[in-house]
Amino acid sequence: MPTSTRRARERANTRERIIEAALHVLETEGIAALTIRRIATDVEYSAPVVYQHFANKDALVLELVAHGHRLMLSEFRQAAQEPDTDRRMTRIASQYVRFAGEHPHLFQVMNDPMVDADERRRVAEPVIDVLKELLTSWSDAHDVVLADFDQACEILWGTLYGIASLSYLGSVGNDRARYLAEQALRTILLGWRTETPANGRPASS
Amino acid sequence: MPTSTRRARERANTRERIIEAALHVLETEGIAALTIRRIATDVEYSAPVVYQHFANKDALVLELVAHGHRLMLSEFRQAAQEPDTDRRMTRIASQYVRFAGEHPHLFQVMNDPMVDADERRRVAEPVIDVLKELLTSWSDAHDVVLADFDQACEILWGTLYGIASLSYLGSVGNDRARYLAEQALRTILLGWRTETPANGRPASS
DNA sequence: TTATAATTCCTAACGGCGTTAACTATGACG
DNA sequence: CGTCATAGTTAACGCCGTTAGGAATTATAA
Repeated sequence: MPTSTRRARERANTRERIIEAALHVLETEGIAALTIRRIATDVEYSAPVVYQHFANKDALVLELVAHGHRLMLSEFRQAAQEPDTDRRMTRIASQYVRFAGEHPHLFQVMNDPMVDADERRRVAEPVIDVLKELLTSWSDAHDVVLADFDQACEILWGTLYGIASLSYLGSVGNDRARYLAEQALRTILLGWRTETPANGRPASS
Repeated sequence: MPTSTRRARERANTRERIIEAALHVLETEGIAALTIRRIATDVEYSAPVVYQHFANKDALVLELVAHGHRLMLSEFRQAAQEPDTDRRMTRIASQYVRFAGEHPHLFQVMNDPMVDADERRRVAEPVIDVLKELLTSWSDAHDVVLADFDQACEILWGTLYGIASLSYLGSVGNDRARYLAEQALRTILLGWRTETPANGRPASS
Protein backbone atom coordinates (compact mmCIF):
# COMPACT_ATOMS: atom_id res chain seq x y z
CA MET A 1 0.00 0.00 0.00
CA PRO A 2 1.64 3.23 -1.14
CA THR A 3 1.98 5.92 1.44
CA SER A 4 0.25 8.39 -0.83
CA THR A 5 -3.11 6.78 -0.14
CA ARG A 6 -2.58 7.12 3.58
CA ARG A 7 -1.60 10.74 3.11
CA ALA A 8 -4.71 11.36 1.06
CA ARG A 9 -6.78 9.65 3.75
CA GLU A 10 -5.25 11.86 6.40
CA ARG A 11 -5.88 14.91 4.30
CA ALA A 12 -9.52 13.97 3.82
CA ASN A 13 -9.78 13.28 7.51
CA THR A 14 -8.51 16.69 8.57
CA ARG A 15 -10.76 18.29 6.02
CA GLU A 16 -13.70 16.51 7.57
CA ARG A 17 -12.62 17.49 11.06
CA ILE A 18 -12.50 21.11 9.98
CA ILE A 19 -16.04 20.91 8.64
CA GLU A 20 -17.26 19.28 11.82
CA ALA A 21 -15.55 21.87 13.98
CA ALA A 22 -17.02 24.66 11.89
CA LEU A 23 -20.45 23.08 12.13
CA HIS A 24 -20.14 22.79 15.89
CA VAL A 25 -19.10 26.40 16.30
CA LEU A 26 -21.88 27.59 14.02
CA GLU A 27 -24.63 25.61 15.73
CA THR A 28 -23.54 26.35 19.29
CA GLU A 29 -22.29 29.94 19.06
CA GLY A 30 -23.75 31.39 15.90
CA ILE A 31 -22.38 32.84 12.72
CA ALA A 32 -20.49 35.65 14.46
CA ALA A 33 -18.20 33.11 16.14
CA LEU A 34 -17.51 31.28 12.90
CA THR A 35 -14.04 32.59 12.10
CA ILE A 36 -11.14 30.83 10.42
CA ARG A 37 -8.91 31.35 13.43
CA ARG A 38 -11.49 29.93 15.80
CA ILE A 39 -12.07 26.85 13.68
CA ALA A 40 -8.34 26.29 13.29
CA THR A 41 -7.87 26.53 17.05
CA ASP A 42 -10.59 23.96 17.62
CA VAL A 43 -8.89 21.43 15.34
CA GLU A 44 -5.53 22.32 16.90
CA TYR A 45 -3.97 23.85 13.82
CA SER A 46 -2.89 27.30 12.84
CA ALA A 47 -5.22 29.33 10.67
CA PRO A 48 -3.45 28.98 7.31
CA VAL A 49 -3.89 25.21 7.41
CA VAL A 50 -7.56 25.70 6.67
CA TYR A 51 -6.58 27.10 3.30
CA GLN A 52 -4.94 23.83 2.34
CA HIS A 53 -8.40 22.30 2.37
CA PHE A 54 -10.66 25.16 1.28
CA ALA A 55 -10.01 27.91 -1.20
CA ASN A 56 -11.52 30.47 1.16
CA LYS A 57 -14.07 30.88 3.89
CA ASP A 58 -16.97 30.90 1.47
CA ALA A 59 -16.01 27.44 0.24
CA LEU A 60 -16.01 26.15 3.80
CA VAL A 61 -19.34 27.78 4.58
CA LEU A 62 -20.75 26.21 1.45
CA GLU A 63 -19.93 22.82 2.92
CA LEU A 64 -21.98 23.72 5.96
CA VAL A 65 -24.85 24.80 3.75
CA ALA A 66 -24.68 21.49 1.91
CA HIS A 67 -24.61 19.63 5.21
CA GLY A 68 -27.65 21.54 6.37
CA HIS A 69 -29.59 20.61 3.29
CA ARG A 70 -28.63 16.96 3.64
CA LEU A 71 -29.85 17.05 7.22
CA MET A 72 -33.09 18.69 6.17
CA LEU A 73 -33.48 16.16 3.40
CA SER A 74 -33.24 13.24 5.79
CA GLU A 75 -35.85 14.77 8.08
CA PHE A 76 -38.07 15.40 5.09
CA ARG A 77 -37.80 11.80 3.96
CA GLN A 78 -38.80 10.76 7.44
CA ALA A 79 -41.84 13.03 7.47
CA ALA A 80 -42.72 11.86 3.96
CA GLN A 81 -43.48 8.36 5.28
CA GLU A 82 -46.84 9.56 6.54
CA PRO A 83 -49.35 7.59 4.45
CA ASP A 84 -52.13 10.18 4.26
CA THR A 85 -51.39 12.56 1.40
CA ASP A 86 -52.84 15.64 3.07
CA ARG A 87 -51.24 15.05 6.43
CA ARG A 88 -47.99 14.36 4.60
CA MET A 89 -48.05 17.88 3.22
CA THR A 90 -48.79 19.53 6.55
CA ARG A 91 -46.14 17.42 8.22
CA ILE A 92 -43.57 18.59 5.74
CA ALA A 93 -44.57 22.15 6.49
CA SER A 94 -44.30 21.57 10.21
CA GLN A 95 -41.00 19.76 9.78
CA TYR A 96 -39.52 22.57 7.74
CA VAL A 97 -40.32 25.14 10.39
CA ARG A 98 -39.16 22.81 13.14
CA PHE A 99 -35.82 22.47 11.38
CA ALA A 100 -35.43 26.23 11.27
CA GLY A 101 -36.18 26.35 14.99
CA GLU A 102 -33.82 23.57 15.97
CA HIS A 103 -30.95 24.71 13.77
CA PRO A 104 -31.40 28.46 13.59
CA HIS A 105 -27.82 29.32 12.70
CA LEU A 106 -27.58 26.56 10.17
CA PHE A 107 -30.86 27.70 8.67
CA GLN A 108 -29.43 31.19 8.53
CA VAL A 109 -26.39 30.27 6.45
CA MET A 110 -28.52 27.99 4.27
CA ASN A 111 -30.42 31.11 3.22
CA ASP A 112 -27.65 33.65 3.47
CA PRO A 113 -27.66 35.97 0.46
CA MET A 114 -23.86 36.06 0.74
CA VAL A 115 -23.47 32.47 -0.46
CA ASP A 116 -23.53 32.09 -4.20
CA ALA A 117 -27.07 31.83 -5.57
CA ASP A 118 -26.23 29.06 -8.02
CA GLU A 119 -24.52 26.94 -5.39
CA ARG A 120 -27.37 27.44 -2.99
CA ARG A 121 -29.91 26.38 -5.60
CA ARG A 122 -27.78 23.36 -6.42
CA VAL A 123 -27.53 22.03 -2.88
CA ALA A 124 -31.19 22.76 -2.17
CA GLU A 125 -32.37 20.83 -5.22
CA PRO A 126 -32.79 17.38 -3.61
CA VAL A 127 -34.93 18.83 -0.84
CA ILE A 128 -37.12 20.64 -3.34
CA ASP A 129 -37.41 17.41 -5.31
CA VAL A 130 -38.98 15.76 -2.27
CA LEU A 131 -41.49 18.57 -2.12
CA LYS A 132 -42.22 18.04 -5.80
CA GLU A 133 -42.81 14.33 -5.29
CA LEU A 134 -45.16 15.01 -2.43
CA LEU A 135 -47.11 17.60 -4.35
CA THR A 136 -47.36 15.23 -7.29
CA SER A 137 -48.78 12.42 -5.21
CA TRP A 138 -51.13 14.86 -3.49
CA SER A 139 -52.51 16.22 -6.74
CA ASP A 140 -52.86 12.71 -8.11
CA ALA A 141 -54.72 11.59 -5.00
CA HIS A 142 -57.20 14.43 -5.30
CA ASP A 143 -57.46 14.46 -9.09
CA VAL A 144 -56.31 18.04 -9.00
CA VAL A 145 -54.69 19.29 -12.17
CA LEU A 146 -52.42 22.17 -11.27
CA ALA A 147 -52.26 24.81 -13.95
CA ASP A 148 -48.51 25.20 -13.48
CA PHE A 149 -46.77 22.56 -11.40
CA ASP A 150 -43.43 24.30 -11.02
CA GLN A 151 -45.17 27.48 -10.04
CA ALA A 152 -47.12 25.63 -7.38
CA CYS A 153 -43.89 24.19 -5.99
CA GLU A 154 -42.22 27.56 -5.91
CA ILE A 155 -45.18 29.01 -4.06
CA LEU A 156 -45.05 26.25 -1.47
CA TRP A 157 -41.30 26.50 -1.09
CA GLY A 158 -41.42 30.25 -0.73
CA THR A 159 -44.31 30.10 1.71
CA LEU A 160 -42.54 27.59 3.91
CA TYR A 161 -39.40 29.69 3.94
CA GLY A 162 -41.33 32.83 4.71
CA ILE A 163 -43.22 31.38 7.62
CA ALA A 164 -40.13 29.67 9.00
CA SER A 165 -38.45 33.05 8.79
CA LEU A 166 -41.19 34.57 10.91
CA SER A 167 -39.88 32.27 13.59
CA TYR A 168 -36.16 32.67 13.19
CA LEU A 169 -36.47 36.42 12.73
CA GLY A 170 -38.28 36.57 16.03
CA SER A 171 -41.72 37.67 14.86
CA VAL A 172 -43.45 34.62 16.33
CA GLY A 173 -42.42 31.63 18.39
CA ASN A 174 -41.46 28.43 16.67
CA ASP A 175 -44.51 26.52 17.88
CA ARG A 176 -46.78 29.14 16.46
CA ALA A 177 -44.83 29.27 13.22
CA ARG A 178 -45.26 25.52 12.83
CA TYR A 179 -48.98 25.90 13.28
CA LEU A 180 -49.01 28.82 10.85
CA ALA A 181 -47.17 26.74 8.27
CA GLU A 182 -49.62 23.88 8.61
CA GLN A 183 -52.58 26.22 8.28
CA ALA A 184 -51.05 28.06 5.35
CA LEU A 185 -50.40 24.83 3.54
CA ARG A 186 -53.89 23.56 4.23
CA THR A 187 -55.36 26.79 2.94
CA ILE A 188 -53.28 26.81 -0.23
CA LEU A 189 -54.07 23.19 -1.00
CA LEU A 190 -57.74 23.88 -0.38
CA GLY A 191 -57.51 26.80 -2.75
CA TRP A 192 -55.98 24.65 -5.46
CA ARG A 193 -58.65 22.00 -5.01
CA THR A 194 -61.30 24.66 -5.23
CA GLU A 195 -60.08 26.53 -8.26
CA THR A 196 -59.84 23.35 -10.29
CA PRO A 197 -62.91 23.39 -12.58
CA ALA A 198 -65.16 21.32 -10.35
CA ASN A 199 -64.67 18.09 -12.26
CA GLY A 200 -66.23 15.28 -10.31
CA ARG A 201 -63.91 12.34 -10.02
CA PRO A 202 -63.58 10.77 -13.48
CA ALA A 203 -65.34 7.46 -14.19
CA SER A 204 -62.12 5.47 -14.20
CA SER A 205 -61.89 5.60 -10.43
CA MET B 1 -32.10 83.16 18.80
CA PRO B 2 -29.50 81.39 20.92
CA THR B 3 -26.62 79.81 19.12
CA SER B 4 -27.36 76.51 20.79
CA THR B 5 -30.34 75.97 18.51
CA ARG B 6 -28.20 76.53 15.44
CA ARG B 7 -25.67 74.07 16.78
CA ALA B 8 -28.39 71.53 17.37
CA ARG B 9 -29.68 72.12 13.87
CA GLU B 10 -26.22 71.56 12.45
CA ARG B 11 -25.86 68.41 14.46
CA ALA B 12 -29.18 67.09 13.22
CA ASN B 13 -28.19 68.04 9.71
CA THR B 14 -24.93 66.13 9.66
CA ARG B 15 -26.71 63.22 11.27
CA GLU B 16 -29.15 63.24 8.40
CA ARG B 17 -26.35 63.52 5.87
CA ILE B 18 -24.69 60.48 7.40
CA ILE B 19 -27.89 58.49 7.06
CA GLU B 20 -28.33 59.59 3.47
CA ALA B 21 -24.74 58.72 2.61
CA ALA B 22 -25.13 55.33 4.24
CA LEU B 23 -28.34 54.74 2.36
CA HIS B 24 -26.69 55.68 -0.91
CA VAL B 25 -23.74 53.36 -0.36
CA LEU B 26 -26.03 50.52 0.66
CA GLU B 27 -28.38 50.85 -2.29
CA THR B 28 -25.69 51.36 -4.92
CA GLU B 29 -22.89 49.09 -3.71
CA GLY B 30 -24.45 46.63 -1.30
CA ILE B 31 -24.02 45.77 2.32
CA ALA B 32 -20.36 44.78 1.97
CA ALA B 33 -19.45 48.36 1.07
CA LEU B 34 -21.36 49.78 4.01
CA THR B 35 -18.50 50.55 6.39
CA ILE B 36 -18.12 53.36 8.88
CA ARG B 37 -14.96 54.60 7.22
CA ARG B 38 -16.59 54.63 3.81
CA ILE B 39 -19.62 56.55 5.04
CA ALA B 40 -17.42 59.03 6.89
CA THR B 41 -15.37 59.62 3.77
CA ASP B 42 -18.50 60.28 1.73
CA VAL B 43 -19.68 62.97 4.15
CA GLU B 44 -16.12 64.33 4.31
CA TYR B 45 -15.47 63.54 7.93
CA SER B 46 -13.17 61.19 9.74
CA ALA B 47 -14.62 57.91 10.96
CA PRO B 48 -14.99 58.69 14.69
CA VAL B 49 -17.38 61.55 13.91
CA VAL B 50 -20.03 59.00 13.07
CA TYR B 51 -19.96 57.91 16.70
CA GLN B 52 -21.01 61.39 17.80
CA HIS B 53 -24.34 60.71 16.10
CA PHE B 54 -24.81 56.97 16.49
CA ALA B 55 -23.85 54.72 19.38
CA ASN B 56 -22.51 52.13 16.98
CA LYS B 57 -22.92 50.77 13.49
CA ASP B 58 -26.02 48.78 14.42
CA ALA B 59 -27.80 51.97 15.47
CA LEU B 60 -27.00 53.54 12.11
CA VAL B 61 -28.13 50.47 10.22
CA LEU B 62 -31.35 50.51 12.20
CA GLU B 63 -32.04 53.95 10.77
CA LEU B 64 -31.69 52.49 7.30
CA VAL B 65 -34.08 49.70 8.21
CA ALA B 66 -36.59 52.25 9.48
CA HIS B 67 -36.17 54.27 6.31
CA GLY B 68 -36.77 51.17 4.23
CA HIS B 69 -40.00 50.42 6.02
CA ARG B 70 -41.18 54.00 5.63
CA LEU B 71 -40.51 53.75 1.92
CA MET B 72 -42.33 50.45 1.70
CA LEU B 73 -45.20 51.92 3.67
CA SER B 74 -45.65 54.78 1.22
CA GLU B 75 -45.68 52.38 -1.71
CA PHE B 76 -48.18 50.21 0.11
CA ARG B 77 -50.49 53.15 0.73
CA GLN B 78 -50.30 53.93 -2.96
CA ALA B 79 -51.20 50.39 -3.97
CA ALA B 80 -53.96 50.35 -1.37
CA GLN B 81 -55.88 52.99 -3.33
CA GLU B 82 -57.07 50.31 -5.72
CA PRO B 83 -60.85 50.22 -5.18
CA ASP B 84 -61.48 46.52 -5.84
CA THR B 85 -60.84 44.61 -2.63
CA ASP B 86 -59.44 41.50 -4.33
CA ARG B 87 -57.21 43.36 -6.73
CA ARG B 88 -56.05 45.47 -3.81
CA MET B 89 -54.70 42.37 -2.11
CA THR B 90 -52.89 41.06 -5.17
CA ARG B 91 -51.49 44.50 -5.86
CA ILE B 92 -50.05 44.64 -2.37
CA ALA B 93 -48.46 41.28 -2.97
CA SER B 94 -47.02 42.40 -6.26
CA GLN B 95 -45.84 45.66 -4.74
CA TYR B 96 -44.09 43.90 -1.89
CA VAL B 97 -42.09 41.73 -4.26
CA ARG B 98 -41.40 44.65 -6.54
CA PHE B 99 -39.96 46.58 -3.61
CA ALA B 100 -37.63 43.69 -2.82
CA GLY B 101 -36.52 43.70 -6.45
CA GLU B 102 -35.99 47.42 -6.70
CA HIS B 103 -34.22 47.79 -3.35
CA PRO B 104 -32.53 44.44 -2.87
CA HIS B 105 -29.88 45.61 -0.44
CA LEU B 106 -32.33 47.66 1.55
CA PHE B 107 -34.67 44.68 1.65
CA GLN B 108 -31.76 42.61 2.85
CA VAL B 109 -30.98 44.75 5.87
CA MET B 110 -34.68 45.13 6.62
CA ASN B 111 -34.75 41.37 7.18
CA ASP B 112 -31.25 40.88 8.49
CA PRO B 113 -31.24 38.56 11.50
CA MET B 114 -28.37 40.64 12.88
CA VAL B 115 -30.60 43.63 13.62
CA ASP B 116 -32.45 43.38 16.89
CA ALA B 117 -35.69 41.44 16.57
CA ASP B 118 -37.69 43.83 18.74
CA GLU B 119 -36.53 46.88 16.82
CA ARG B 120 -37.27 45.21 13.53
CA ARG B 121 -40.78 44.30 14.63
CA ARG B 122 -41.29 47.85 15.86
CA VAL B 123 -40.36 49.56 12.61
CA ALA B 124 -42.25 47.01 10.53
CA GLU B 125 -45.46 47.52 12.48
CA PRO B 126 -47.00 50.33 10.38
CA VAL B 127 -46.55 48.32 7.21
CA ILE B 128 -48.17 45.29 8.76
CA ASP B 129 -51.01 47.50 9.96
CA VAL B 130 -51.77 48.39 6.35
CA LEU B 131 -51.92 44.71 5.53
CA LYS B 132 -54.29 44.24 8.44
CA GLU B 133 -56.57 47.01 7.23
CA LEU B 134 -56.64 45.54 3.76
CA LEU B 135 -57.41 42.08 5.02
CA THR B 136 -60.16 43.45 7.21
CA SER B 137 -61.85 45.25 4.35
CA TRP B 138 -61.44 42.18 2.18
CA SER B 139 -63.04 39.85 4.67
CA ASP B 140 -65.83 42.33 5.25
CA ALA B 141 -66.46 42.63 1.54
CA HIS B 142 -66.78 38.89 1.16
CA ASP B 143 -68.55 38.19 4.44
CA VAL B 144 -65.69 35.92 5.33
CA VAL B 145 -65.18 35.36 9.03
CA LEU B 146 -61.56 34.42 9.59
CA ALA B 147 -61.12 31.97 12.43
CA ASP B 148 -58.04 33.82 13.65
CA PHE B 149 -57.39 37.22 12.15
CA ASP B 150 -53.87 37.73 13.47
CA GLN B 151 -52.92 34.28 12.29
CA ALA B 152 -54.22 35.09 8.83
CA CYS B 153 -52.13 38.25 8.75
CA GLU B 154 -49.02 36.44 9.86
CA ILE B 155 -49.54 33.86 7.15
CA LEU B 156 -49.88 36.54 4.51
CA TRP B 157 -46.90 38.48 5.80
CA GLY B 158 -44.74 35.39 5.93
CA THR B 159 -45.86 34.25 2.50
CA LEU B 160 -45.06 37.60 0.95
CA TYR B 161 -41.64 37.64 2.54
CA GLY B 162 -40.94 34.09 1.47
CA ILE B 163 -41.86 34.63 -2.15
CA ALA B 164 -40.03 37.94 -2.30
CA SER B 165 -37.02 36.08 -0.94
CA LEU B 166 -37.23 33.61 -3.80
CA SER B 167 -36.44 36.59 -5.95
CA TYR B 168 -33.73 38.28 -3.98
CA LEU B 169 -32.04 34.98 -3.16
CA GLY B 170 -31.85 34.29 -6.87
CA SER B 171 -34.20 31.32 -7.14
CA VAL B 172 -36.51 33.05 -9.59
CA GLY B 173 -36.57 36.35 -11.42
CA ASN B 174 -38.41 39.28 -9.91
CA ASP B 175 -41.14 39.30 -12.55
CA ARG B 176 -41.90 35.68 -11.89
CA ALA B 177 -41.81 36.23 -8.14
CA ARG B 178 -44.36 39.00 -8.48
CA TYR B 179 -46.62 36.67 -10.41
CA LEU B 180 -46.06 33.94 -7.84
CA ALA B 181 -46.99 36.31 -5.04
CA GLU B 182 -50.19 37.33 -6.78
CA GLN B 183 -51.13 33.73 -7.43
CA ALA B 184 -50.26 32.66 -3.90
CA LEU B 185 -52.37 35.41 -2.44
CA ARG B 186 -55.27 34.61 -4.71
CA THR B 187 -55.06 30.97 -3.74
CA ILE B 188 -54.91 31.66 -0.01
CA LEU B 189 -57.83 34.07 -0.16
CA LEU B 190 -59.79 31.55 -2.18
CA GLY B 191 -58.99 28.96 0.45
CA TRP B 192 -60.26 31.20 3.21
CA ARG B 193 -63.45 31.94 1.33
CA THR B 194 -63.96 28.26 0.75
CA GLU B 195 -63.35 26.99 4.22
CA THR B 196 -65.81 29.47 5.70
CA PRO B 197 -68.97 27.45 6.43
CA ALA B 198 -70.77 28.25 3.19
CA ASN B 199 -73.03 30.90 4.65
CA GLY B 200 -74.90 32.62 1.90
CA ARG B 201 -74.74 36.34 2.27
CA PRO B 202 -76.80 37.27 5.34
CA ALA B 203 -80.21 38.88 4.88
CA SER B 204 -79.05 42.31 5.98
CA SER B 205 -77.23 42.85 2.69
C1' DT C 1 22.54 5.52 4.06
C1' DT C 2 22.41 9.77 2.32
C1' DA C 3 21.12 13.54 -0.80
C1' DT C 4 17.17 15.49 -2.89
C1' DA C 5 12.56 16.51 -3.42
C1' DA C 6 7.97 17.27 -1.66
C1' DT C 7 4.78 18.16 1.74
C1' DT C 8 3.13 20.00 6.13
C1' DC C 9 2.81 23.40 9.25
C1' DC C 10 4.09 27.63 11.55
C1' DT C 11 5.07 32.58 12.37
C1' DA C 12 4.68 37.10 10.61
C1' DA C 13 2.53 40.20 8.12
C1' DC C 14 -0.92 42.98 5.05
C1' DG C 15 -4.93 45.57 4.60
C1' DG C 16 -9.41 46.38 6.38
C1' DC C 17 -12.92 46.31 9.89
C1' DG C 18 -15.54 48.53 14.32
C1' DT C 19 -14.34 51.17 17.98
C1' DT C 20 -11.85 54.04 21.63
C1' DA C 21 -8.37 57.25 23.59
C1' DA C 22 -5.93 61.31 23.53
C1' DC C 23 -5.14 65.48 21.67
C1' DT C 24 -5.90 69.98 19.10
C1' DA C 25 -8.22 73.50 17.45
C1' DT C 26 -12.40 76.49 17.22
C1' DG C 27 -15.90 79.08 18.72
C1' DA C 28 -19.21 80.59 22.71
C1' DC C 29 -19.78 82.86 27.25
C1' DG C 30 -18.52 85.06 31.86
C1' DC D 1 -9.66 88.45 27.70
C1' DG D 2 -9.64 84.04 29.82
C1' DT D 3 -12.16 79.86 30.40
C1' DC D 4 -14.58 76.03 29.03
C1' DA D 5 -17.18 73.06 26.16
C1' DT D 6 -17.38 71.15 21.79
C1' DA D 7 -16.05 69.32 17.08
C1' DG D 8 -12.78 67.29 14.79
C1' DT D 9 -8.48 65.01 14.10
C1' DT D 10 -4.80 61.19 14.26
C1' DA D 11 -3.22 56.99 16.30
C1' DA D 12 -4.04 52.89 18.12
C1' DC D 13 -6.28 48.27 19.78
C1' DG D 14 -7.97 43.91 18.76
C1' DC D 15 -10.31 41.57 15.64
C1' DC D 16 -11.04 39.64 10.72
C1' DG D 17 -9.74 36.91 6.00
C1' DT D 18 -5.84 35.92 3.60
C1' DT D 19 -0.90 35.38 1.81
C1' DA D 20 4.25 34.98 1.89
C1' DG D 21 8.26 32.76 3.43
C1' DG D 22 10.69 29.67 5.97
C1' DA D 23 11.41 25.60 9.03
C1' DA D 24 10.68 20.99 9.95
C1' DT D 25 9.25 16.63 8.71
C1' DT D 26 8.61 12.96 5.57
C1' DA D 27 8.98 10.40 1.16
C1' DT D 28 11.84 9.12 -2.77
C1' DA D 29 16.04 7.78 -5.29
C1' DA D 30 21.02 6.80 -5.79
